[in-house]
Amino acid sequence: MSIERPTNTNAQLTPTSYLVLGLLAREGPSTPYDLKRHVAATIGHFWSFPHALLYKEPPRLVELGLVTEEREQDGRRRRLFSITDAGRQALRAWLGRPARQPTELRDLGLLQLFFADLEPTTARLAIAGEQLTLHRAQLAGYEAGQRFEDGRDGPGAVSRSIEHWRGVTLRMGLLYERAAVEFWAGVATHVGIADAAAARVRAEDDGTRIA
Amino acid sequence: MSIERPTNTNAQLTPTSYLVLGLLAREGPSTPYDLKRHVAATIGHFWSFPHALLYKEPPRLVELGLVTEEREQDGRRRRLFSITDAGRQALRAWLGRPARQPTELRDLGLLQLFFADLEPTTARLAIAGEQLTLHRAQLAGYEAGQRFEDGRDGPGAVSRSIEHWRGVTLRMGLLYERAAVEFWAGVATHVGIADAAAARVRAEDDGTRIA
DNA sequence: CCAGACATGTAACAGGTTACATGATTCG
DNA sequence: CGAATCATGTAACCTGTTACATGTCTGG
Repeated sequence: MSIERPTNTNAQLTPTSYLVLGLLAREGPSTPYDLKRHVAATIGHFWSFPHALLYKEPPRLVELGLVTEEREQDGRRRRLFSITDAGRQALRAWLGRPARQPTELRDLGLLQLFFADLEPTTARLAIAGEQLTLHRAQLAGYEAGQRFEDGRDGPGAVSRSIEHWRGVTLRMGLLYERAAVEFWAGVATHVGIADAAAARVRAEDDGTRIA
Repeated sequence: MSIERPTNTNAQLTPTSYLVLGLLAREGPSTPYDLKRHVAATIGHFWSFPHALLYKEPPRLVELGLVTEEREQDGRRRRLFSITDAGRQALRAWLGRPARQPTELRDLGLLQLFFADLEPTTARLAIAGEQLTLHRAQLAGYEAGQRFEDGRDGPGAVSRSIEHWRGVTLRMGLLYERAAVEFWAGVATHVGIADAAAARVRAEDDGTRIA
């Protein structure tokens, strides 16, 4: 309608935006630090959102009118953000459009493995070993969380919705880490086998050729 | 030693850098399009590298002295990039330092699920259904690839190293997609069950309360 | 020979990352 | 009471994304 385009209305909402909107919608007015804590307890386990982001995103949303800011008056002067009706609307609209993008699985270990066949066996074993250790530790963490969840009764100090998050996090985390452990264990043994086979060949050939 | 710092020597190498270095190391001199093709066939399945990146990264590496550029003389004037010794060295150094960062698993569907409990059951079912469809399709793709790999003899048109990539891609892809399908199937049935239970409660209570 | 797909590239913008900095609490 | 950790924030830089643009081949 109007000739002058409203300054920021055309900006796209990123996953980060929806994360913040969603948290504000369910946890109520929050400081960036609150957001950080909630993220760390749940989705932060497999999708990292550095804290600086969670301090920067809310002001962006304020400009779009999806969030309001309020500053404490006393010493701390912390910023407290709340979702607006427009924000709720944007969130619901997004939830009504199931995402189609495939999962991004960004794994440096995998990238290293891709190129590791240029390297000596020891390097490949080191990579696989490191990844195995990492993923086993993660898996153990999720399993501990699982046991903790199982062995307890009523809701604790956290809100019901956060419990839901935790449940989702645990299940997905468990399944993924199991897959990862299986994968890397396979890699390790394959490399090991190849190594043993190569050693055998070297021994048999007695230096005739380099396998 | 010298007082003036060499312009770019301090720049960090990103995963993208190592991807390019690795590809140039094993596939030899390549055009950005070659890189794009290789990526699409392998790691691109779960870590997207938009083609613009693969056109932009090599020149960056040229400035660092890790890569050299050569332009075709005839009509096309394509840019052909090759890795230098310094580049190879950087790559090997990186491969010698197994990565410790945990996997980033960025999944919009998961993010939506996290907030979907604010929404009516239908919305949650829609999300779970969409994700199930998506992941089943991916899984089918990997399984087809697997069958293809199994049922054939010698090396085809692609290089041996690319076959190695394909193998890694297939195995990790299969394992991850299986986990994802299991996860989303679970979500769908849980939501379905909750839905059925809620319906039952509503029927029994006969409108006394809204469950 | 036209249309569509494949191939090749560039530029602007903005979101995300890294680094810096410092005020409050808690614990020993 | 000092040290370590928690909490809070800002700013610059730069990568990655998005959008635009056009050239070249292939098949019908």
